[in-house]
Amino acid sequence: MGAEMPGKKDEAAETLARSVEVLWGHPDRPTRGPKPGMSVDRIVQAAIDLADTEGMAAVSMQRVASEFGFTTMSLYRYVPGKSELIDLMVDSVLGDPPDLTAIPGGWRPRLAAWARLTMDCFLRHPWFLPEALQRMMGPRQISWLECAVAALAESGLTGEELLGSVLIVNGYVRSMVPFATAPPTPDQDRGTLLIRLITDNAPRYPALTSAIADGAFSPSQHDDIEFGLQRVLDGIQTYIDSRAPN
Amino acid sequence: MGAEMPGKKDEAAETLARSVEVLWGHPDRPTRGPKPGMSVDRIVQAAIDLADTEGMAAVSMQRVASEFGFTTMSLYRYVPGKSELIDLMVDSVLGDPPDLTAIPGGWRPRLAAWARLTMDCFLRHPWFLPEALQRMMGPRQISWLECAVAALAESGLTGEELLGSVLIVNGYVRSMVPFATAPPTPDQDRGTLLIRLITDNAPRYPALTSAIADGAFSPSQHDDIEFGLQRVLDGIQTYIDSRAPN
DNA sequence: CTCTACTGTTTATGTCATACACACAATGGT
DNA sequence: ACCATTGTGTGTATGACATAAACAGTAGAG
Repeated sequence: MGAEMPGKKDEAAETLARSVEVLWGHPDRPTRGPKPGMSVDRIVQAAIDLADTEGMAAVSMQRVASEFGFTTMSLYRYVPGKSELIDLMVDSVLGDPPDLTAIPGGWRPRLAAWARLTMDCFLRHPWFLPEALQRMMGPRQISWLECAVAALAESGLTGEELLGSVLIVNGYVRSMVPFATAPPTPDQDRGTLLIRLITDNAPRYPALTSAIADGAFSPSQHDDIEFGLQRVLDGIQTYIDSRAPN
Repeated sequence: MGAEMPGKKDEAAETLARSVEVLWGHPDRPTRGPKPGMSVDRIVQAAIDLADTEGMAAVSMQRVASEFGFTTMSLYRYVPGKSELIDLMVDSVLGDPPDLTAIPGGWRPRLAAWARLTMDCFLRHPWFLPEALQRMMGPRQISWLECAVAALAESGLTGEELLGSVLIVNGYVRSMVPFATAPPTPDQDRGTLLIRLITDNAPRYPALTSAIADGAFSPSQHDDIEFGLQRVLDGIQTYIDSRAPN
């Protein structure tokens, strides 16, 4: 025993290995053969543009290839498969992390800026979050994490606490995305619909109904992460103060 | 003008309307015709079981139908399409919300319990979060929100603040999911792999590397949401205290 | 100059969601 | 008791998709 069920496990491990290779490997360019007509970067960028404008559902190998006037199968000369292409999209769309050290005032305004920039990215690319959730973190994603941890490092927290705190901020931003749908998206106003569904079922949702009557889900909150962000930073602040009370 | 691009918009609106109908509509059972051999509930449950054991990728109409020994197309007598089936899976898997009023000690332990229960659900059903992200909230999901808002209502915050605070907690839990992979899943240990990738590139990630050396990403943190949860609750506490300082 | 590694293409396969039309069943109004 | 209506499960068909396999041309290395 110990070698049961090899098919499933090996397959998963191979998939993971391929993702790691694509995300972290350094391809040495071949010298033989014809010059490539595309490049991984241009393919990934085309796929990102497509996802941004027409949604992730429109991103098929055929569609991306046709964006270059090439055949579907030509893409497989650059990328092992669709899943790895999405891996690259996810990591690439983040771009390089911001330079938080340029922001004065210590960790708090820096982390706040980081949160706002992250939110901007989530809103600009609505497909990012659901895809990223089930995927390996790529080099750029880790770079963003790095720069947040570095910003908070001056607080003197332990490594575990640093990371935990950054994840709190990141988690908060993530949770606000569904409620902060970008205004240009005339999304049949899901928010309004949600409010109507709740108030139509007021007996079932008394606390929510009265919260709504009291201003919850108001448009002012929609595109504003400030309230919760300051609460989250307060929590971290409180902890830092309790560790070094003098 | 004003009626341009009708195709896209109408389609989206119809899709949304169908989701709302499936999630919130009360089907009145027909009296004519043969007795149904399945039921929406049993179909949804079978799909959930499938997703839990073999992953969301295994959930196809054919596979779900074959679970009952029926043909693919028979499912369409019960559910308009696959997307709506997933809508139902997402809302159904949550089950009924807990009774937080049974927990003594005020809003803080209640909200903490809510967070832990939410985390349990996310870990038991890894497919839930990515699917839920892009979908309409269903009645049960709103019930969970309701019960958290109700738990915090005693704090005297405004409706907007109540909702914002609950979303902070929810967001934190969501963000911890990727790092708290359930132990029974021998996931080729993505966490270990991640650590290795970071430390292998230490010059690029100095702050993370030293945080790891200092204990970050340690197994003890993996299945533990307590540190961050208490920080988040501290932040809310601080705000509540500042509103009613006496 | 020719071998070889590489590029883009053609063709084929299997899976999937889903439209459509059929055969049969139960029921309610007659 | 009949039969039109309304459902149910099925068989067949279509079109999108990912991806495997084999092939034809191309350009640098020896």
